[in-house]
Amino acid sequence: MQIPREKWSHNFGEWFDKVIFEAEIYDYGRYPVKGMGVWMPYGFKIREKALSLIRNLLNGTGHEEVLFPMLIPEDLLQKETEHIEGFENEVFWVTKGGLQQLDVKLALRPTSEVAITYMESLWIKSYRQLPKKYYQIVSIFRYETKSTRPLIRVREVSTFKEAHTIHETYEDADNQVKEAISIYKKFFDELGIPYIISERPSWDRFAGALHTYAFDTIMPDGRVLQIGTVHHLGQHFTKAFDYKIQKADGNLDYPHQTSYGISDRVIAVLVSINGDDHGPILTPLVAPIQVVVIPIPAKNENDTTKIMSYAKEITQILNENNISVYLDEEKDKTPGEKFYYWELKGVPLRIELGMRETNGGSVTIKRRDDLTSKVVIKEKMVDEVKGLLNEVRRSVRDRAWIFFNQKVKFSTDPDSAKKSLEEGGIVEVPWCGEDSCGLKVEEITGGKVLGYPIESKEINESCIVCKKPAKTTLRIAKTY
RNA sequence: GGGCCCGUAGUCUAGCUUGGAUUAGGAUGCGACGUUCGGGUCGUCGUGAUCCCGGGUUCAAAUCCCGGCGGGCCCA
Repeated sequence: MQIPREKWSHNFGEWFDKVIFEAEIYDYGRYPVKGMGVWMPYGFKIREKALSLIRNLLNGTGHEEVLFPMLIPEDLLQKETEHIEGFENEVFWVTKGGLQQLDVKLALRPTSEVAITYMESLWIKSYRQLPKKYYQIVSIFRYETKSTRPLIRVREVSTFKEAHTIHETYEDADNQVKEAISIYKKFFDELGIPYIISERPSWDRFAGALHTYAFDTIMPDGRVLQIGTVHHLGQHFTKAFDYKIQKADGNLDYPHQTSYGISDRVIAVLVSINGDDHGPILTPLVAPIQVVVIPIPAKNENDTTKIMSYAKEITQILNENNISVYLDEEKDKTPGEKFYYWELKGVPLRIELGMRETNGGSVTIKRRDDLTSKVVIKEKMVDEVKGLLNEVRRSVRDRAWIFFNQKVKFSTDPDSAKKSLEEGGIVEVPWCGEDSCGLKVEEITGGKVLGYPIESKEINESCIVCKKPAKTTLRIAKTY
C-alpha cells in the first residue's frame, strides 16, 4: 500500500509548515523575530546528523574547521566594493553598544569571505603554506524584507556550512572547485537528495565571483530550490586586500580563492523530498529514531505484561546493535494513534509487537515508505532491520530521483517552455550563449534562469530567442 | 519594486459585513478518571484567549476608522 501524496504535492506549502511544526522539527512564526525559527530537539538531531556527514566529508579531504567572529566591521566589509554592493540591502547592522553609538558599525556577517581573507593575509605568506582549506558551520544573517519562509528563506541561516580555500594559482583554485563539487555530490547522494548542477549565468553570480556553480533540487510543488553553491573567487578578494604571497618562482602575487556553502535548506529538502500525506519519510541516515517499537496490548493484563517485557527485550537487542530505537510505552494511546504519530515523525521502520509475536518469538517489521510488513524470528531481527534500513534508504532515494527526472524537460520554443514551467520543474532550452538572449528567455517564459551545464552539451538546435545555432542549453524554472 | 488578503486559547476556527447578551462558541491539544487497544475508541470533568499592539470614533469596539508590528498570496 502506498500512502497518497495529494497534500504533499498539491498543497506543499501547507504540508511543509504543518509537518515541521507538528513533527517538532522547527518552530517557526512564533518566535517574535521575523524570519527566525527555533530548532526543536527532534529537528536538532536531524540537523546534527546532516552536519556530521558534511564534517566527515570535509575533514576527510583536508579541510580544517575554524570559527570566526559573527561581527564584521564596516570598513572591512567595504574593502571589496562589488561584494558589498551585492549585499548592502540585506545586511543587519549593530550600531550601538549599550547607549553609545558605535564609531564603526558592525555587520552581522552575511557570509565570511572578507573576514577570512583578512585573517588569511596575516597567516599565510608563502606558496609553501598552500593550499589551505578552512570551513566553519555558523549562523549568517540576511535582512530579508518579505516572503520569509521557515528553513527556506530565513533571516538567520543557523547552519551555514561554508568552506573557504586559498591557492597559489588559478588552476589550483579551479581544481578545488572540482573537489568541492564532488564533495557536495557525495553529500547529497548520501542523503538521497536529487540535484542538478548548473553554472550560474553572469548576472546571477555570487557578488565577487568569477564562476558560480549551483546545486538545485526540485521541491514537491515543482518549484526549484538552490541547495548549494561553489564559487571560484579568483583574485577578487585578495586584490581588494592587496594581499600577496610569495610564489614558487620568487615573485609576489595575489593568491586565488574559492568558497562554497550549504544552508539550512538541506534540512527543508530532507524533510520534504520523501514525504507523503502522513508526513516525511526520513532517510535512515538522518533519522533520529530509526526504529520505533510499538507494543499492542492484549485483552488481559497478564498477557500485556508479557508483551511489554518482550518489547523491552527487543528494544534492548536493537540498541546493543547500534540501531537507534525507541519504545513507545505510552499506555493511554491506542496503537493506531501511535502509528500515525510516528509516521508524522518520519521514522523509517516500526516494529509491532502483540501476543502473536510474543508467543512466536518473532517481530513484525513495517516500512514507513510503503507500509509493507515482514514477520521474522527474533534471532534474525537485527540483520533484517539493518537490511530493511538500507532498503528504505535506497528505495526513497530512487523514488526521489524518479520524481526529479520526470520534472526535467526540454523545449525548443517559448510556448512549450512556458507551458512546461507552469507544470513545475526545470526546463532546458537551446541557447546561443549570449547574456542578452539569456535575459530575454526569462522575459518570454516567465521563468528564472538557473544556468547552463558545466560541460557544454553538443546540440543541433537553434537558440530559443535569436535562432542562431545553440551552443548549449539554458535551464529555467520557477524558483523559491 | 507594485498590488491584494489576513491577525480570536498551544494549534485550527465561528463571531466582524449590520457595534450592545454567546458568559467570545466549537474542534483539536493538554490534565484527571473510567472505557478501549493488530490503523486516529468513546464518555465525563477540568485546563486554556491582554480577541496582535497603539491611538481614534461611540453611551458602548473582537466588530468601524487611522497608524504600527506580524503572517500570507499574486504580479514584476
